[in-house]
Amino acid sequence: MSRRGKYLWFVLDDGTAERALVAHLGMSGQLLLIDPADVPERVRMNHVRVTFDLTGSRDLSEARQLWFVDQRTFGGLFVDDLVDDGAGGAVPMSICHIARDPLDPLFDEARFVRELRKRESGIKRALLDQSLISGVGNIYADEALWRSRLHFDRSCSRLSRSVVTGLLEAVRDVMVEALAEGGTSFDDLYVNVNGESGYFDRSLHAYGRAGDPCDRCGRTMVRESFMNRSSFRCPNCQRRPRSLETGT
DNA sequence: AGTCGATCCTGCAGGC
DNA sequence: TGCCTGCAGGATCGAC
Repeated sequence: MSRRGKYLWFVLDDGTAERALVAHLGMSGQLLLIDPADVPERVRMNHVRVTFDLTGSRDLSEARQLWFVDQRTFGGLFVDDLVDDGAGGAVPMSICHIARDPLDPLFDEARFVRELRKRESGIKRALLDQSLISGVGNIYADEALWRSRLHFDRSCSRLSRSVVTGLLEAVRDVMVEALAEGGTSFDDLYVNVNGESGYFDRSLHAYGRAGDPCDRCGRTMVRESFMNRSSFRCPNCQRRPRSLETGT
């Protein structure tokens, strides 16, 4: 199995290895290893979209299956042609625009810093742009911004090289810590392939903490609407950029 | 070309 | 009790 950002794929063994089965979990998608004779109670059958027989066995008591389960159907499965990724590997054609994630040894840090600083948009929009950097979603973006003391609407083009580098380091720290704790689970929708929850939600400093004191300075954290979703920040540590302030 | 807001979906929580 | 509204958010699309 291979991965690029939030996409993962299985090369189809048809003798040519030119095509892959690509999956994206979206918001609520799950890939689960299931014994069909013993389906966990939490799996809602009306959310089961695709099942794969992994053994080929006709004996259901021995069968292990890979299930693609998705409540909100933001995820998906599709077959795609593989193309050269420019580094001796292959990547599905439809996701070749997705950048590598910052933990990937081949992540091009210089390119990320250069391209980000050309953007006229706010910094959080850039962090969520998978063609610049992949693997960062709303939660990890908020966490990295909190650690870097940056407001989500700070203009990319006005950030110094060192600030961007520091932010990238914060993104990496968040990802490494989240992985070590098994990811972020709020409920049964967020589990690994064996149905197990992660514990990173207990380590969040920003996301979902509106009304709570900032872990750094004690000021009350706030929630704001951003890109039709939520942004959480400390109004003291992560000041609104002057150019966006109203009034004086 | 770059930027931005709207949109898709379902289940659940909260208000009245 | 039950209806209604808002919210969760990755990625894409059309508008400007």
